[in-house]
Amino acid sequence: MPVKKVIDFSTVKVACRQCSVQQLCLPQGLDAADIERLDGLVRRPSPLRRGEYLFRQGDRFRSLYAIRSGSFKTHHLGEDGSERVLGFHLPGELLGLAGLGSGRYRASASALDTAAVCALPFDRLQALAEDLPSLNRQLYRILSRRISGDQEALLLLGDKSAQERLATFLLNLSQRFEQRGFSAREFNLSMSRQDIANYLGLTLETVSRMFSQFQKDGVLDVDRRLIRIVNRGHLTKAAGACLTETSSATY
Amino acid sequence: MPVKKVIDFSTVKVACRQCSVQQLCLPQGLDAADIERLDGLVRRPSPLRRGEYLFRQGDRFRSLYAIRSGSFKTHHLGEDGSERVLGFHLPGELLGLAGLGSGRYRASASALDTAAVCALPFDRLQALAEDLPSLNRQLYRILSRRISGDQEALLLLGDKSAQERLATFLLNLSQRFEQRGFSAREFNLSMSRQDIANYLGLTLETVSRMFSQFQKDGVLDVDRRLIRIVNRGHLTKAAGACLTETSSATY
DNA sequence: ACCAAACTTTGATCTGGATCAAGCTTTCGG
DNA sequence: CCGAAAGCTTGATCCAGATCAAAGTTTGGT
Repeated sequence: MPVKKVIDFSTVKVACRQCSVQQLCLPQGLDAADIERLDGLVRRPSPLRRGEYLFRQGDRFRSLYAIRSGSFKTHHLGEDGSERVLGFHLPGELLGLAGLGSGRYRASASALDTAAVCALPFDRLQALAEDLPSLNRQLYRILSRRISGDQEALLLLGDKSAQERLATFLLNLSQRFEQRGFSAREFNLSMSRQDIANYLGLTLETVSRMFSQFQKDGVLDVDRRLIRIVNRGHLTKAAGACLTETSSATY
Repeated sequence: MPVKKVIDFSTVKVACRQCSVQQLCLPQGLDAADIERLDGLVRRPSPLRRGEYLFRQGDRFRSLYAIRSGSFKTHHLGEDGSERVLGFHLPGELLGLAGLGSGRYRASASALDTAAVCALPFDRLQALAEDLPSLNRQLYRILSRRISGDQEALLLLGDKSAQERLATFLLNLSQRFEQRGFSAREFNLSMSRQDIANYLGLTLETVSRMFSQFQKDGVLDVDRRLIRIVNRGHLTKAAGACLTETSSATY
């Protein structure tokens, strides 16, 4: 009798049907047979290290990328050299959606930590979607949800205070971590203060001060990039219409 | 011999194949036969007057709406009663895209002047798209372009000055008017100063001051809501990295 | 034509967050 | 294990745009 075959994790783990973020990703709502077909067009490039680019603004659009593990930021480079962070992206999310309409990626995507993705060549994905209504519908949903998400970001930048912005940002992250099976209460930020500030339309000094403030008020426990939400109620209140919350009641 | 039949404009004028914004709208890229099929599912409600709602935030999502004439704003109502304008929409644009992913409209859409739309019941549109790859691809493009558009709005709100925001806004409008066959140089704003301010994340006083400033500097000719771009070069410069443009050179 | 309501402009003052500045702490290459 | 660079915190000052205030102007209803 031959020895048991050793499981090749590098193959097994990556199949869509065994992927931990399947329920948040493209296969959501697809039946097993459809998932197999989707799996057939997925390329799985080697993982990226922190700071490496998945694609750059202006590159020819060829693929959508599904995040398998790790996290990314997307950022836009102005012609004057200024850089703006447009979003942070966690496993299960699709990158490159804005490129589809114009044929070129509209922003750059770079890894915030070691990260693995699935590449979905768009011409093949589109062809498959034309054959699989459920996949097609899922793509519509994903595109539409990204519009909603970006519009929420618009609300954030429109008229909220620095404190409201940071609180809203942290609650949003917390919720997304929870959806992915991590703690909603304690998590590690993969992005720098500078990145957060840039995303929120603030300076890094202001973000740093708001973290200190939340720490002092017993709302957060902040240790470097490790965040623990101590008082979620208060954080939620700080995210809403901040009614002149002087915040430090007792000395 | 019978008298010539009177042309019924209320029927003829609305067909997609004769619509003036066909090239900017859903039928773009479709052949004549496909356009006829699309036409078959379009409903054409009676025109809306200024201030009337096309749909309201929270309403059940059923249709996308293509703007035939007139203009709209989309706006989000916060639970605290605050209102934020998310965008302004011109003929040929599709409204309701963000509702598709969640089953409910995420914002309200109200007419800024007398406006006519085509209603596209989404279940029927989706079914047709599954049969017409070119329509399906056009829908992807439209969704993706909206993502790009919203991300540009994010850049605007992120770190630009009041002057840069207004200049960028006016140039964007100018370009969109031109695409629709109107003058890029002179146009009527259908929205109030308050709406513009809200959209740009400013106060109406600041917007009013910026208009006065541009007028004084000979960049714009502003008469109430009628805007004439006198010096497009200067306006473009004001929209970019505003290098401490003191703007009033001569007294 | 008239009045009220809605919208816009302009001025004076105030303030939240930017900017400038200086140290501190962690990380990492050699 | 050391030194330099990157990242973070905290303090002091400044300023663009918010807020408060007061007219002026247009629009729409009766």
